[in-house]
Amino acid sequence: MPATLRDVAERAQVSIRTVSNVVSGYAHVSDKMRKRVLDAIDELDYRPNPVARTLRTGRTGMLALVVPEIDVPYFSELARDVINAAAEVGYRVMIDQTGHDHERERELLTGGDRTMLFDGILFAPLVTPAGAQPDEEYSTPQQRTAGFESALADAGLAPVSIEAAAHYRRADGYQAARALLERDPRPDAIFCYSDLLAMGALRAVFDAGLRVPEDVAIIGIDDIEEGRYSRPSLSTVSLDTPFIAAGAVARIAARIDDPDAEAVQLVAPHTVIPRESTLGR
Amino acid sequence: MPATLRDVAERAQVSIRTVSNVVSGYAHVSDKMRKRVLDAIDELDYRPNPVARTLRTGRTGMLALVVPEIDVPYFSELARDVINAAAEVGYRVMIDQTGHDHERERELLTGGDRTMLFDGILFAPLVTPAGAQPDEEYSTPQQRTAGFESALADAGLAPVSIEAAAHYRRADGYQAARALLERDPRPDAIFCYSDLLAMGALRAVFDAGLRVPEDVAIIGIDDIEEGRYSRPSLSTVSLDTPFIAAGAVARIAARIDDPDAEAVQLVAPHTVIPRESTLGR
DNA sequence: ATGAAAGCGCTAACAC
DNA sequence: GTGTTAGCGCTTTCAT
Repeated sequence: MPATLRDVAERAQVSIRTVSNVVSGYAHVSDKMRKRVLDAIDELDYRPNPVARTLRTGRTGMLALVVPEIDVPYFSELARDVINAAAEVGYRVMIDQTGHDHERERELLTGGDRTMLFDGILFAPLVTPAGAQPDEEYSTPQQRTAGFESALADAGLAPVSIEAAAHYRRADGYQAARALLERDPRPDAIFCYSDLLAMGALRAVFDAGLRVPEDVAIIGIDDIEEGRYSRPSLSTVSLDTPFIAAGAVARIAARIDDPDAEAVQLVAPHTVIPRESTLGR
Repeated sequence: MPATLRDVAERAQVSIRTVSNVVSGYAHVSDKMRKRVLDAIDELDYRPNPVARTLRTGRTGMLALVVPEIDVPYFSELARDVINAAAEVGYRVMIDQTGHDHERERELLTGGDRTMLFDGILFAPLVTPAGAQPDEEYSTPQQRTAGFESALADAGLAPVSIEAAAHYRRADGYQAARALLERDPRPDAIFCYSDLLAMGALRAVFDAGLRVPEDVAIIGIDDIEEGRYSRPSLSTVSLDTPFIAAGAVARIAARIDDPDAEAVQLVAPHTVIPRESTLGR
């Protein structure tokens, strides 16, 4: 049986209120009282019950981070940064995996099962604008396609048709790249919407008996650690995930404190990082 | 303002008790009553407050999963499986990163800050027997060393001295492999205690101008997805993480329900998977 | 089968 | 500066 506030109060011969004040670092408490309380806390090994506190205050101190799959490197690296950023400002993070289930995402957003557990929900969708982002144009693949096409145009290159990957894992990149390599003419380069797809594409090119970058150059997006060690190392567009994580956490913390805080759109720093997979191109 | 049990009771013209019974799927409730309650719940969009429920029952329905770093593939793959296995039996999972901080691990184990939040804690230490496992012999590296040495002996090969990696990431494998390659005589093969170390070692061998497996063969442990796509693909010892996850969750669920349930030691299925990185050896 | 009421541990409004 | 107390939303014992 863990000690309660009441136990501490009795032991220290003070009121429950005073103990609460000390514990919460609140208000004005005389040094004498504070010491008495602190000693009692120590002796009883008292620890505040976060559940009771939550029931009272309405704050759980928890954020949910919604990702498709935690074992996709981009998301696990992001999760690492989010957990750290949240810890900095006193929040803990629970990870929700939606898999490929759009319905699950919408449900989480519209209240779902135990929303009350969280003070806020952080969404990191990849393929799913339908839930969080009613406006399709803001979806990740849409934006990347737009950027790709405008860059092609700027370079005076003909637009090419895109090969859609089924999902976003290595196997999907592998399949899509295979299809691409069978085209006539065969592409000189493959731009993948994520590094993980690129890792699959790399392997597909080798399995087809071709070389990267000599026969086919490859570039991805995300700058996951895996791409720095692959052979060839993967050229990519680096996204500043610590920035994204810290920014998202700061914003949601602000909106929790003030529900009327205005929405903000942030653009994360990003740079092209040329590596071996596009060398000489 | 979300609706409470009381709101539903009023609306349905029944007692709070009856509503609770219906919500918890409990006891005997007449069909007439049940329908009335269900309708009211629907109209008010009532959802049970998990925090209040927890305060009453002492159960949070949450498990903590403690890992060194979530963005290490073995741990993110394990986390995926643990989250799924836990969901199956009605638990949610919170991920705690300890980094390289042994103190943090011990603290979590001995009560730490908000232990009461969790019904149970799942520990997945890699380098840290000190916290969870007072008996050094059970630590992962110790066991792997023992297995390695006994296998060498069985094969009639001379024992070799080991190169300790600083931690467990690619960069650490890279460094350790570099040191190994400078030895005289140079090793014919490198056995890495994890696939991630092996990924770094692979790259180190290439950067030294050597070939895998022709000059140096490499094998890891874990069977992370990355190793199935690397070039060469990585030979490894596959661990059944879904088995581990399901087993751990089942055990902890059992001990939550019955604190006197005996401790159990499980050995997860594991198989050597030969791939390109040891081909012909 | 249903109702009334106590109380989980805490915070904060209200007294003094 | 400190004490008293109501009540957060729920489960559950005790009546009926």
